[in-house]
Amino acid sequence: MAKSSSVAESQANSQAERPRLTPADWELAALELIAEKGVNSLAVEPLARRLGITKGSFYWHFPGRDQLLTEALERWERLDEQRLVQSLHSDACPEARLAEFVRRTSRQTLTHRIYLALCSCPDDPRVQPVLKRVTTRRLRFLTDAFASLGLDEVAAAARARLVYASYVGYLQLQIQGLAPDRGAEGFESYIEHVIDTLVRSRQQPVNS
Amino acid sequence: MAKSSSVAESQANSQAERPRLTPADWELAALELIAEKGVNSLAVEPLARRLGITKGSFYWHFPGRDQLLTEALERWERLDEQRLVQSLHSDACPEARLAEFVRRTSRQTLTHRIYLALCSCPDDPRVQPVLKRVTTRRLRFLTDAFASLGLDEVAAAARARLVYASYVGYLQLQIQGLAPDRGAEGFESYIEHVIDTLVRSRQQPVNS
DNA sequence: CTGCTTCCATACGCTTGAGTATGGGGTCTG
DNA sequence: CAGACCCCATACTCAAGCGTATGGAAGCAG
Repeated sequence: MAKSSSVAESQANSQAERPRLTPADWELAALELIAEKGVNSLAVEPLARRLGITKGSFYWHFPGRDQLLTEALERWERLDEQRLVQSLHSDACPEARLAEFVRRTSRQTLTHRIYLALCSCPDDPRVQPVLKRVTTRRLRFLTDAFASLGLDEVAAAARARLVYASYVGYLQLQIQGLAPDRGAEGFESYIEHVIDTLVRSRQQPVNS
Repeated sequence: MAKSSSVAESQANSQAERPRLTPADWELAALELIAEKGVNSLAVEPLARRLGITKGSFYWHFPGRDQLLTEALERWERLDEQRLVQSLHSDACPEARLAEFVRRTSRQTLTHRIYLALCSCPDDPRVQPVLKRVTTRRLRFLTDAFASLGLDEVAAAARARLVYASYVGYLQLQIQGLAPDRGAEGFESYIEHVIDTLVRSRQQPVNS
């Protein structure tokens, strides 16, 4: 019974063995719950049940639900920014970076579902600034990439907005089951169609 | 005090003069509330307060909250289908129909906000079938239009999905305040950019 | 005027979740 | 080993919303 395993650090337990949780555990579990049920469904007691614990633990780590939401969103924003920076340094060619951005749509499922959940309540005072910062950062990344391809500033901004809007809308269609998932039949051809239409055809005749 | 105005029909009162409500009044008010606060915020008591009445009235007209949501969504679906049929017969030229579809993005604000609210909870068993029917209907409309422009079936379906995804994503960006509203500076140029990119450039070279 | 139907008000019980208070079992330190 | 500290359980209060039960006012029929 007496597990005398000397556990010096208390940060390595995920959520299965020891019911000793850190604030990071609560934040990550909160993000998972947000991805599944939405921001409005982030409640303390259901989250505690999910972790196999009671809310007495929660109110020791956090002053309240608002603080949990705030710090979980900050954590998610940092992760998203790191991924974006990695994308910036991944491929030298801007066209390859854009194509990779499009292809990434169906990967990083958790991040995408969290982003959609945040889009669902843009009026929340804790969600709105994070959402705006993340979206602005991603739009700037796309705008810079298109500008590197030779488009002027206005056209690059418009094309970036168009690509990003198609990305967000594709996530919605995917959740509704009306767009093919990654690995499904027809997914690759659609991705190629998007890249052909939005990335490769960078100089279309505007004048009729 | 005694308003002896002989009101024979009880269907014409909106929600201001007489506190005598019909099921249609409840459904329309529910749709407005959904557009503002989302589906999850559709509660009986707040809606009754909004109408200046108590929930004793509601439970006379409806058996419960679920029935109100179901009938309100059916009503919205009928409205959306009527608008789509009107679009089908508006312009003879498919290209003009597509351009008009894109331009319509910033009009019909209530319908758009309701659609976004439904997208926010696609797991709800009462929302999911309505959402899927409406999206499928709109996608078929777009696919047929692109097929009329000469694209083969696969390309038309992919282009329709791309246009529709960009439409949904644009709504999201608009709510976040990161896309210009109708009438704002930069809106028209963006719309023209979208039409040029997605509608007019209908034959791009697929083979590299 | 009487009685019936329609529509709404009021009052109640039930459930869920927020936040607080307090105790108790481990774990580390002296 | 004794005390302090960290982490969690339990037991409350409070508020909001669902659904129900019942009464009451207004309108219409006879």
